[in-house]
Order: sequence, then structure tokens, then C-alpha cells
Amino acid sequence: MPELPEVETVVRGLAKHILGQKIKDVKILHPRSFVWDKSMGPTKPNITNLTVENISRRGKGIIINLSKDLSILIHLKMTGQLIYVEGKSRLNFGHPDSNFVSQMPSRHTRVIITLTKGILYFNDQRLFGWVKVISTQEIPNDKFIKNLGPEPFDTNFNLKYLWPILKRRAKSNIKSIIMDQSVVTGVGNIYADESLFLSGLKPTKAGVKLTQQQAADLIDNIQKVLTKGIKYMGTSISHYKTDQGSSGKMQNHLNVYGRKGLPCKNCGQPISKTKLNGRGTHYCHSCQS
DNA sequence: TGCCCCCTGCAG
DNA sequence: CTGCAGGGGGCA
Repeated sequence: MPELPEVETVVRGLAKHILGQKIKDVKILHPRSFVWDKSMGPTKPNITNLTVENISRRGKGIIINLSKDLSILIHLKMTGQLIYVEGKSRLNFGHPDSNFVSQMPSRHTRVIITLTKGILYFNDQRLFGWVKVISTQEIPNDKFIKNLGPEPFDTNFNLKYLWPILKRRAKSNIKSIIMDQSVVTGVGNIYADESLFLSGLKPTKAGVKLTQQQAADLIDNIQKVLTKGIKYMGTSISHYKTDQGSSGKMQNHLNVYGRKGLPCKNCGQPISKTKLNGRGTHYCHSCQS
């Protein structure tokens, strides 16, 4: 899925377009994709006529606050998309981005939320993602939200915080540590590989073996790579699209991810790809140790 | 704290 | 046909 930069891009786009709009209708095309918090009782909550008051992000989760103290929590997981189409048109001709998702609903549309001025489509090929209705005050107790560590740009994601974790998780490789959402939120497979490349660290390196300087640099590089990802509106390699249905541009600026066999942009040696923690893992054999 | 699993679809 | 895909929950 979308990692932090992709989710942040979607959140910023939605904030620009749907704030203040009222929900006119909700259509559920696949029951797996639409759930609600157990505190809401056994029957499907009705969110029609509620107003979109705020949109934010926590880790890779999207939080849409509605009126009447209700909220929608959304996780895109691997293949989720949230696409907003202004007006009632189903087709969008002449869009400048050739990768624009031209027809909504698509084959993988799971939930359709009709708003006052447009329609919000939740698409999800693999059905791992979800749209969850929850009372706003219950959000901190949500299973997904509760487990999240600090945001990567939060000042308390610092060496003093990370160092003891590296010491404690003595057997864990550094990639699995930075991808653990309870350690720091928002880093997924692409940006983990990219930040480890910038740090000159092999993904398999034991976290406990990092020096304090390396750990501090890693924090810095995680922030740098995520900032760059946001600047380029995310990485569109397979399913990710912005809220406007266009592709991100960060795939053109990656150093290692998806570059197996291509020359390292630093030393020219071919980029290696292996499997680590069950995930495809890219690195430069010569620049990272 | 690793590993299997949830799914669909596409490349090899 | 098998393996793989940007996530994370539940389970030893």
C-alpha cells in the first residue's frame, strides 16, 4: 500500500476538496470493505446527512471527522485507493495525466460515498483495506490506532527514543525495526529500503550493531526520504493514485526500490534484491554494510 | 518477535 | 502454473 507519503498526499488532496461537504449516500459494493466499531452496536451505522469537518492522518491511517461526533477511519493497506470525482460525471476526458483513473466506479470499487458536490470512491483490489465508522472519542482506543508509535516527524522520534529499542530488540534486523508501526509510523517497504540506502546500512544488519551516529543518521534519513516522497506526491508503482486519480512521481526518484540489476546511482554496481522478513528487499551490496 | 494468513491479479 | 505485490493482525 500506500505508505506515509502516499497517505499524506491523499489526505491533503481530500482536505482541499471535500471539507464542509455533506454525505448524501453511502453504497457498499463489498461487505468486507465497510466495517464499524463494536461500540456502535450490531447494525450498520447511518452516516448520511453528516458533514465532513476534518481530515487527518495517523501513521498510514486516514481519519475523517464528521459532525455528530462520528468519524470514518480508513486503511488502504496494499491496493486501496480513495478517489474523489467532482460533479456527477463518471468519465473524465482529457485529463493531463495519462495514468488518470478515467472511469469511476472501477472494477474494484468497494464503497461509494456520495457527497454534496461530488463522489468519493474507495477502491481496493485485494480487499485488505477497510472503511470503518467509529465514534470520534473511540478513535484512540481503536485496535489499529492504539498500536501506533510516534510519527516520524514528531520531535519525540529521536535518538533518545530509538536507541533503547535497538538495544532491546537485539536479534532484529534494522529493516524490520523501522517497519514496525509501533516503533515509528508510516515507514513501509519502499521507504524502509530507501532510508537504509541513504544511511549506508544493509537491511539485514542487526539493529543492535548500529552506532549512535548511524542511528541518528537513520532517523534523519527516514525523515528526508518521507519528505521527498510527499514532495513528489508518493510512489505510483502498482496501485497507488492520489485523491484526484493521478500518479505520484516519487518512483522516478528512488535509489534502490524496484531497481534490481540497475546501476547504483552512487557507485554504479548493480542493485541487489533479496527477501527479508517475507518482503522484497533492495540494496546496494557495495554502498551498504 | 517471526510466520502464516487475509485476497486478487499479473508477470515470468 | 508458481511466485510475487507498497500492510498488518493473530498466533504460537
